[in-house]
Amino acid sequence: MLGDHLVSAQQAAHKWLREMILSGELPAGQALRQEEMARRLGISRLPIREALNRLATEGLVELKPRRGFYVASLNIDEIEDIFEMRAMLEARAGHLATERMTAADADAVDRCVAELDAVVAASTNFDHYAQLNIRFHERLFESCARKHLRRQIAMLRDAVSPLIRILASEKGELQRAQREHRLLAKHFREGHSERVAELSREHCAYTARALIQKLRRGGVEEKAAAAS
Amino acid sequence: MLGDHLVSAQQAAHKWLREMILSGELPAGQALRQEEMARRLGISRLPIREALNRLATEGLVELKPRRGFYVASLNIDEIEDIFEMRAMLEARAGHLATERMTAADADAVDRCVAELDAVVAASTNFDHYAQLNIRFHERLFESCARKHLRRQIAMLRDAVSPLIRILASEKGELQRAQREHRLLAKHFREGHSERVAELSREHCAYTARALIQKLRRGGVEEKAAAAS
DNA sequence: TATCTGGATTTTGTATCCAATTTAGGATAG
DNA sequence: CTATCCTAAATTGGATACAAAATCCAGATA
Repeated sequence: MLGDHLVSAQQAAHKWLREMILSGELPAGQALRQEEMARRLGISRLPIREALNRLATEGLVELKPRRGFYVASLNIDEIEDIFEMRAMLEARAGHLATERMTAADADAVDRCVAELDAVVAASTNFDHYAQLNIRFHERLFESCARKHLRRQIAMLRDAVSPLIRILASEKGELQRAQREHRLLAKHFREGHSERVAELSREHCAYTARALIQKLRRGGVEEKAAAAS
Repeated sequence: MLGDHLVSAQQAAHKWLREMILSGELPAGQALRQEEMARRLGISRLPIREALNRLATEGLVELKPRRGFYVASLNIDEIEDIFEMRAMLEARAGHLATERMTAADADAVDRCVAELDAVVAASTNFDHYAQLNIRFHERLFESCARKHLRRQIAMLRDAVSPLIRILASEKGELQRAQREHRLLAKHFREGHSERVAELSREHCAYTARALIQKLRRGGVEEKAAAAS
């Protein structure tokens, strides 16, 4: 039915839908017809519904009672709202992670930066960059040892994830981000927790500013390809 | 079947389970049997399952695959984790709310404080106090006009809500909290946004400290009454 | 021609039923 | 008497079936 060997249908549905939304393949506002998705995944509507319910509390889709589920769409105020939370939480996670990090953690973070360097230089597809970018930040925060803090950060990141793609065309943005990643890794290794916190905060703030600027300029042009 | 006139069975199940967990009637670690809950609410297992899935992403229950759902339990590190996030987010919400508040908002907040005063003085049941306490904070943050920030705060509050009951017996804690509420309302009215932010942060921090202290002292004695 | 209305169709929400997996208890052997 | 294995009950996960609500479209009417 899907690559769901041994995992539950609900997990498969959740993963599939989440990726379709995060990648922007399902555009904001898109209606999510249960029957159609069930057919496409070769499962019944039930696991689809359960996955949709989970995605609704995660903020990726919205439920209009008796109307169905729709891909969540954010206005500019909501984007600022979410990025500001990310800035606060990631600053704290960066601070704690730096205080508690070991040499192995610093090595792992450096490896992530190196991988990102390669991708940015090669200028391959954005999906790969986005994936490594997430891995870098998750690895950076891993040593903070705060399960719930990391979970909240991940949820907030997911909520704005489809939008990040808008910055993909801006070559300068990627290079700016990469400079900040290198700086973060450096101060992380050296244990400058305050500096890592501040850089994490600024990293979010810059991204938010660039994103909102581009959105205001270009209006609503993020019409990605429809479901299929 | 329940007081679910006109609302969906799933919503009713979610509300019922949520309240059972938040009030501590269902103790941490309690297994949640779908069949039994369905019988008790007079509905089928399906809306129960969907409600449980939502509660799982909200962090109130945990899902062990093929084993069922269990009321989430938090260790002391996780409690600190969550209260620290609350402190950050509520400080920010308090700051923004104070900047944007109107006279009507200040009046509403004052009314909440008055209601709380009455309950603390009368020393009626804790449930009523807890309910008004939540209303006070939600009203205080309402004018911040940040949908997602308020939603995150609410989710984090819910996650630690069953524990707050532990402090109910401490008469001093309630009075201390009430002093802070009055101070918050005063500075809110006067537009001292920095002071409101700081007080919100401290309000969380004090509560967390008192809670953890009591937990460390008393060990694990929060065995509330079982399901029924 | 535009608008309102009424039924047909689609889609959601729920109930019942079935399969697969886990857990518990008992019987048997060491 | 204890440990292990096997069977049976309980419980979850999923599929199909059905009812209620919402949408859509055609036709009638002003």
